[in-house]
Amino acid sequence: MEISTHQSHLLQQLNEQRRQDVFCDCSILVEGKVFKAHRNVLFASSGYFKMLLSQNSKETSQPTTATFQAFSPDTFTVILDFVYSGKLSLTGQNVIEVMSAASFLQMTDVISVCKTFIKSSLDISEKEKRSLLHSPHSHLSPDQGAGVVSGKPWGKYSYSPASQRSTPLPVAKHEQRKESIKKTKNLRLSQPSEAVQYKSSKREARTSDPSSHVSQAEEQAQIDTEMDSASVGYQYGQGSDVTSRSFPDDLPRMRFKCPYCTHVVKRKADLKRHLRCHTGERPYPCQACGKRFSRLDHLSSHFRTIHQACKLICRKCKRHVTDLTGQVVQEGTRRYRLCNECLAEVGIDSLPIDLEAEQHLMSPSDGDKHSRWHLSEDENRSYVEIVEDGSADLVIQQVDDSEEEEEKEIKPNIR
DNA sequence: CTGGGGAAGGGGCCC
DNA sequence: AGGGCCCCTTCCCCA
Repeated sequence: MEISTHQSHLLQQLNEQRRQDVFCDCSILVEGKVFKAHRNVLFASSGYFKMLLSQNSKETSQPTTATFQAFSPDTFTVILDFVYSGKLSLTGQNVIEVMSAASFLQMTDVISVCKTFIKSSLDISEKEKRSLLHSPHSHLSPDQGAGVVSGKPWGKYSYSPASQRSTPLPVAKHEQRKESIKKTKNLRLSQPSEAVQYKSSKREARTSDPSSHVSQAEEQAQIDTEMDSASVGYQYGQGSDVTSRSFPDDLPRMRFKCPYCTHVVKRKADLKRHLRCHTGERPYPCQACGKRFSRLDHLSSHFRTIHQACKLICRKCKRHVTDLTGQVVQEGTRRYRLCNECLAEVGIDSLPIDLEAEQHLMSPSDGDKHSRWHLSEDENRSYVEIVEDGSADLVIQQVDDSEEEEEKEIKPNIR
């Protein structure tokens, strides 16, 4: 005969004991805040504690002290409350850090819950985004849409799961590069990185990119695999501080561990930025060519290089050019400089582009709020529609016409 | 096949 | 926290 309430009752009792500091034989110090707990409970809940306490099991007569600097007291409160209640208090604000801490502590069930939380948040974000974008009155740029999806802490987090992919989604780096450069190459969707072993974090990031064409199940398996390996990678200080009744506190001063790979960063903002390489989120579209970037500075760099012809180098002969010795040539959305000699060679009459006059129109630093590209209102709208409906085709076509026609004939833009 | 160059992208870190 | 810069690596194309 089994009494179903026994387990929950037992847990409640243990939680009460913890709150009243009864039989607590373990102190966990997190950034100066002391948490009392029971070794047995910690041992049963966390792979990390299991490992440490098993090494420390001979010294049961004395209380154990653990020191952590890898997460905040608030985060550990959430973790510990879960351990003693089975309830995980997740919010959009704390989920990253809780997941990071859970990964550190090797609590796979917590990690799973966090992942589900994140995914569902992203699903909601994406649905809201799509509904906004497909609104007949919506002329928002894709990113304006994403920005509006909020009210939720994850509103900005606009990763689109593969199953919902109809908007232009980030393709894996390999694919993106290939496709964006040459449209003539057939659009094979196989993933070059599929066969790649996880040699580096960068490669891991790429292979675990949800935007790849790996099925979701495979993707999940991949993530789980990485998660496991990440846990293994975090067995800090085995056998040293442990034997002196303290958990290792010789961790690097880094505080945020990526739940998807072994990468650890010092700042939450850096982790947020890093996570985009896993989620495939690319919130910064180039207004000129539609290519999307995960970071504003990358967009800025791209824009300066590709669309503003900032480099004072002749693209043909590689010589240094100035406004006097060369001119800017526009080819599709791409701009570059040619020296006067090369211009004459390719048979282009002098058709300079007044870059300075256009600078104010195209400053990438304005983000998505303003159209930086010199499109008329109608052109702008059609651009947005194309981007929303779909797909990387736009990127391919636009970038392509510059690359492909380059060999044939350079057509300067008349402005 | 190989090396050079362009472009993209990731991390660290300063402001 | 976000923006931006610098540095580095990786990938791809091309000569």
